[in-house]
Parts: sequence; C-alpha cells; structure tokens
Amino acid sequence: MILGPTGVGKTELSLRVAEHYGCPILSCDSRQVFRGIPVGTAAPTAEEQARVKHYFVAVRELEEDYNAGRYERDALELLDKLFRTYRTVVMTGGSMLYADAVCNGLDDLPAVPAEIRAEVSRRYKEQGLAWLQSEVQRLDPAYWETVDRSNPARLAHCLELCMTTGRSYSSLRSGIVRQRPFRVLKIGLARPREELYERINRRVLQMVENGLVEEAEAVYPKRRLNSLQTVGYRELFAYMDGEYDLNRAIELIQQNTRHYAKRQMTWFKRDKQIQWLNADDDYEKNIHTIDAWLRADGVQEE
RNA sequence: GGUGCCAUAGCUCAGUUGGUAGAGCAAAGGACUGAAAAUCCUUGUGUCACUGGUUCGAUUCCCGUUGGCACCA
Repeated sequence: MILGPTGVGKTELSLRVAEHYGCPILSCDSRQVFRGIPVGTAAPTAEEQARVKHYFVAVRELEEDYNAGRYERDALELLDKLFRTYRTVVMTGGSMLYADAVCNGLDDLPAVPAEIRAEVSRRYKEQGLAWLQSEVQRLDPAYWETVDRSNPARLAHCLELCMTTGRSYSSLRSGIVRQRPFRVLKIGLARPREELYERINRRVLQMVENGLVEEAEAVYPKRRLNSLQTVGYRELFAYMDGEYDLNRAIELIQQNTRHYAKRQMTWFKRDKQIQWLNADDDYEKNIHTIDAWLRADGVQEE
C-alpha cells in the first residue's frame, strides 16, 4: 500500500513498483472512483493506465452513493481474485478511511434508507445542531459520551443508524480489527512540507491548463451530489455562481488542497505501521528498499 | 511645495476616554468505523512605523521624521 498526501508523487512511484512486480494497481481514492472528474482528481491518465492495469478508477457514476463500506467489500472481493494470480498487488491513494477499511475492516452496518437520511438532514436544517445533540443524547447516551459533539456529520450519522435499526449506534460498533487473508505493507511517501505545498500550487495551475474549469462546467448541474463535494469543484462552482473571480477560485483550490494534504498527514502520523520513503530519492533506490521490506516480510522471494 | 487622512499579528482591519491589545482569514497541531478531497476541535507577544516631548506611566496626547493615500498648487 503506497500512501502519502495529495501531490507527493504517489502515482509515478506506484506505476514503477507495479511494473517491477508485474502486478496491477488498486486505487484507494474516494474521488477517482467516479467517472467524469479525472482532471480535478489527478486520476491516472490513459497513458498511465496503459502501462499498468488499474482498478477503482472511473468506475462509478457521480450519482452513486459510493462510500468506504462499499469500497471495503469491492476491494476485498477483487483482492481475493487477484491474489490467485499475483503474489503482490499495489494499492495506492490517500483516502485513509478507505485504506483503513481495507486493512482493518469496518463494522457491518445496514444501508440507511434515503427517507431517513432526508428526514435527519431536514430536521437538522430546521432545528440546528441542538436538535442533533438532544436526539443523540436521548437515543444513544453511550455514543454521546465519546462523540465530537459539535460535528453535525457524526451526530447525524449516529441518528440515521439509530432510526434505521431501532438500536443505538454504539451497540453496532465493535471496533474489531478484522483478520485479512493477506499481509499489508504500508509505505508512506514523504516530502518536506514547503516542497509539497509548492508542488500542490503548481499542480493546481497545471490542472486548470488541462481543462479543470471546463470539467467543472460540465458537471455543474450535478454540483449538489456528494461526489462533487470535492476540492477543485466546489470552488469553481462558487466562481460560476459569481461569488468570486477565477483567480480567487484558483487560490482557494490551492489553499484547500494544502488543507487536505495537512489533514492526511495527521492521519499518517498516527499510523505507526507506515514505513517511510523519501519522495525525492530516485525510483531505483525506493524500489530497492521496498523489495527489501517485502523480502523481510517473506512476501517476495529472491 | 502646501493641507488633510492613514501607519496595530503573515494579510485585512477593530480597539485602548493614557495602565503595553483582539477579530476574521492565513498558518500550526489534533480528531476521524459507510458523506472522508467530507465533517469537526484547539492554538493569537505583536519593538501597536521611527525619533523626541508631556506624564508615575504613551501603542493611545503633542512636535518632528519616514512611508502610503487624497486634495490643493
């Protein structure tokens, strides 16, 4: 598993590693799964996909309610097939909830019916955070003790499940780490912060040159979809709505991408299983290191 | 050249009837079990432009200097 903040350079290293082992790449990216937004999500290009077989890139419609749970199931099913042929496969991406779902597993939760979701979001809009808080307190006092009480997304999710199942959300959470029929080597790609931020800034400008604005215009009618609550699109939608000019939108995309990278990094810091590589080192050297790690783990043999 | 206004945190600005100052944004740190590129939490000492004066005490009042803006020549 090759991890790292957005813009560090995961794509090229992953391609080289996959070529080295003659294996496919599974994208672990909550936005690249969708069709229609390749530029803004820095999805692997046609040329890159011609080099190595990719999975989970541009395979879902923007309208679909894709999420970490579905990704976990899809990825496990695919891995089961792939491991019949390959000794090693590469998973790469920066969606850490998705990565954790694959490595550790999520609890089995039922799908929330659309009506319940709509009901919760309507009452939240009408009655605000206080309503979510008092409902969680009432329906799931145990969860109330541990939640981030000012986070509407967390509270709403708890309520949705309480209302769907008739049980408390906390009773559905086991926190069990699943055993997987494969071993995971987590490799982090690191780069000095300042350098990362410069790369991000440059990449955003490159995306605009590659047609990001046109891409956003094409999906503008679908802007309310969850799949489009994505850095690069939200800012351009606001620009199209006349909230600010294009230059401001671009500045905000750069800034919000930096924020996103920072959030990813706090996730990485917590995961002690990650072994780090320097993104500035040459590919030969990094692949050699990865090879050594895999051999030490007994995964690859000489 | 003259007159007026302005100069406070990286940026935009508020404020102190004289007792050394605070918001938003940025930045940094953190949380995260089906919306996760989402969502949320925490963190504000800065020669209050510079020099001198008045004062027990000046970022606050006064003189001057420098810089910016406006108007008049």
